[in-house]
Amino acid sequence: MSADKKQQLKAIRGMNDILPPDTELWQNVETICQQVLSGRGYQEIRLPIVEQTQLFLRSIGADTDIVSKEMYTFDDRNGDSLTLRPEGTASCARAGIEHGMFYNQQQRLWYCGPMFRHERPQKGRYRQFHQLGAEAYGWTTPDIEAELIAVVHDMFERLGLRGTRLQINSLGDQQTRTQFRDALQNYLRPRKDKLDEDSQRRLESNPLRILDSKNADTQEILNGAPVLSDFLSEESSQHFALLQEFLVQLGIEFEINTKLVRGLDYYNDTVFEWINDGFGAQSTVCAGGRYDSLVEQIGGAATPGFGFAMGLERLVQILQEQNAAIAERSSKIDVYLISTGDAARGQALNMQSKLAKIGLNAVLHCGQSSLKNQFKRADKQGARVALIVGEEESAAKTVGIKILDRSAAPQSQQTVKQNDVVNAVTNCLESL
RNA sequence: GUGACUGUAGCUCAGCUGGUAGAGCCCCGGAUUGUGAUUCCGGUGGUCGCGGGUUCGAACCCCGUCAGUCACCCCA
Repeated sequence: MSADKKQQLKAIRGMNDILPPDTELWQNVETICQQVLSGRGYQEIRLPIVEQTQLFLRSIGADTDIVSKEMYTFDDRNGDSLTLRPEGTASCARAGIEHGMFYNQQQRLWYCGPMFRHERPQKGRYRQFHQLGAEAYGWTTPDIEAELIAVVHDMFERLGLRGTRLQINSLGDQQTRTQFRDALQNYLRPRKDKLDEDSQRRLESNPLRILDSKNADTQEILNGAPVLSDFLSEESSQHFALLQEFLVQLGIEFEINTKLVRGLDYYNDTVFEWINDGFGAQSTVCAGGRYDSLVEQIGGAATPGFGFAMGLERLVQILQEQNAAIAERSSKIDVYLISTGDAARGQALNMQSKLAKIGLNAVLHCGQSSLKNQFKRADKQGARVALIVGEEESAAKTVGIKILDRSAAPQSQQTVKQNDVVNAVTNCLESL
């Protein structure tokens, strides 16, 4: 024993364990989302968590905060610069290029998994967090955009999520953004000293992001600023109008937020965001948009793309706060097996196998415990039926079946042969 | 990266102006020598986040550090 106290090993800051019973909710959420996606022809793609740093530098944009100060970047043993992925779209596009998936083809893909960003943790924002995203490659038309927005809409509906608003905007094409950027800078430069500190800094580096500043004074100044929609080309305007028409036909409500921009450089034309008010500062649950230049930017043939990413921690937390039906514990133990002595325990193990095989949730009491204690555990865990193999039953190859439901009659224990346990238990559960 | 608040048993928390720790829940045992809710009795469990300092004496005061929460920033 060393005199030094052993330091307690703890999880890395901002990287959380997800424990039962929460894992059950996570599974339910993921299952529902995946069903919605495959119902519309989207296929899963599984991507590595580590990529060459270069991929993110070229895709997300070197000037963005994500790249400049939030990435987990390190050299591996070969001296290559690697990065824990901060988002999924770049990897997805990379994989598509690498495997020729965009060559004369269109793709509907989805992915799900952990992402990493070195930010200060707070509600709805962690250093390891999970995103479920979908990407559609090879379509330039707004029909695919409406389809993907409908996918998210369906997910929220089936999850029982309440209070989400959809905001949409069009950033226009590259030329539009350049023109608008100039106009915005020309408007803001004379008013620079009235802007908040962060916005002053971004005036030259990333002026579009000033638009969604939370500073009240800055927003005041922006009221008189040029509006992006006035700069849209005829083509972009028509594209955006058609998307709106589709959404109306789908019965999906939306608001146009002309100040909605994205933090990643690769977006153009349509962008959208689902917001859940009342969840605090990190209210965006899902966001996405069109990125027609990304694939080319990272070395593929020009391929249009449209996609979204959903923050699962945020989604799960909101569902819990809203007491959504899906957040209620649903897993229920059907049978709890109680036994005394090794011979009886062996027989109980056998019966457990049989019951599990037909799809029942059968839990075996392991370890030395009094019968009383075993019953207590059965009750505490909400088991519907207890199976009892004591010494008498063990010798006679029988088993006691007792309904634990409190509304059941007190004298509800019966004894059957162990060989008939499956039928007896099935009948018993059906009668409840 | 910045700020505010917080950090006592597995969980939720109490602990008066400094006098070396307490409740409820949980868990275990008993009242009921083969039977679960309830009730009653008993028990396990903490170097008070960590490290320094002040003091005869620190959970309490001071400094540092780490972590959590929320907000800014950023973003899903």
